[in-house]
Amino acid sequence: MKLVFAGTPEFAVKPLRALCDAGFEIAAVLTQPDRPTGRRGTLTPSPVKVLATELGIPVLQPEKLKEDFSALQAVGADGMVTCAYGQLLTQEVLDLFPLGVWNVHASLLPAYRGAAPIARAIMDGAHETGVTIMKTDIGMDTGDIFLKECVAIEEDDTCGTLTDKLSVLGAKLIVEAMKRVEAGKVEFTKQGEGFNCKKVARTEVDFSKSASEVSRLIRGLSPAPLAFARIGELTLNFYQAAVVEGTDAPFGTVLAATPKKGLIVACGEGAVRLLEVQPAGSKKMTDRDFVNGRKVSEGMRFEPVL
RNA sequence: CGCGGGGUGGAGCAGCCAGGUAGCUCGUCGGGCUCAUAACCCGAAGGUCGUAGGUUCGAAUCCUGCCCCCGCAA
Repeated sequence: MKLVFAGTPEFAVKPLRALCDAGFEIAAVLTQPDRPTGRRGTLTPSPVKVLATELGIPVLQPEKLKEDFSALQAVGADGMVTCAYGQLLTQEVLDLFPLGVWNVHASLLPAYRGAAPIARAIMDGAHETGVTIMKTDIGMDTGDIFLKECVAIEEDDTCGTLTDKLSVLGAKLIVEAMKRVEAGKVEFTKQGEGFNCKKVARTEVDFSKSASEVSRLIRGLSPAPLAFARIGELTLNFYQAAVVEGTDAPFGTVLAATPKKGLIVACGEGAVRLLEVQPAGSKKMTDRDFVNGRKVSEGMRFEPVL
């Protein structure tokens, strides 16, 4: 069975590697074009392209697949696996593969269809999420479900850590799925009513919300695009936070800022300890280290921009 | 030429503007106190101040070049 793998971000790397390790023939990899990134705008290949190159697999990077799929067609593959590729497929493209197109999605479909399922699940306070393997159709993650498995969301999970876990699970499931496809043993379940989730963006923390919401926002947006807040002249990005016991101090107030206790801030309900922060211009550091530099002290307040 | 911050013992910072013995907090190690401790007290180790030049009697500090790290924006 000759396959094409379509994927772009880090999440798709392990599934691609797993398929190769399992002995599937990956005839080509389809991924988004290199994008300018960083301060110098250097053209950077996607994580999937990096791995494909390392494995010596030919890479296709059409700007618009629906207008430019001749190269994909020329590969003459039997099936395709998609995993956070980043472009919607048209019926013409789906029809290129006699054994179908299979998608690895990082949620328990039909929940969290679309752009940022992992971040959204954390931000919503879900207790579990998972990976679904489905037959790709024209809609946005609406195809028939083939395999599905859960993963618990822990109190200290960030989008980064959870992506790692789901990526491992996705790798396992897609290998199992493709083996069954090869053997012709496939059974589907129709998706029920579901919902889409939107892309996430860099967001300023609103400390008037509950500590739980603040913590979830921070963890859901970490390690990118990050939640941030301002105190005095400083802008801080947050990478990790935990709910701790609060006081009746107004939200945004720094309740503690010592190397022993860390950086604790009052929320509308409860308080959060901001475990990992990054002041603008500096590297990421623990709250203990940050607080040790004495740029914030107890009683100061995080103020929203007016 | 997109805007901006920064490189000082292992870590986070101060010192620089107004050159003159390298400072603070944390950590580490040793000792003390304590039933005990991540608490407290005492002490110690640890730094060619990113790098190459220049100015000077003297440079972390002033001038110039270079390297590296990072935030925003794209």
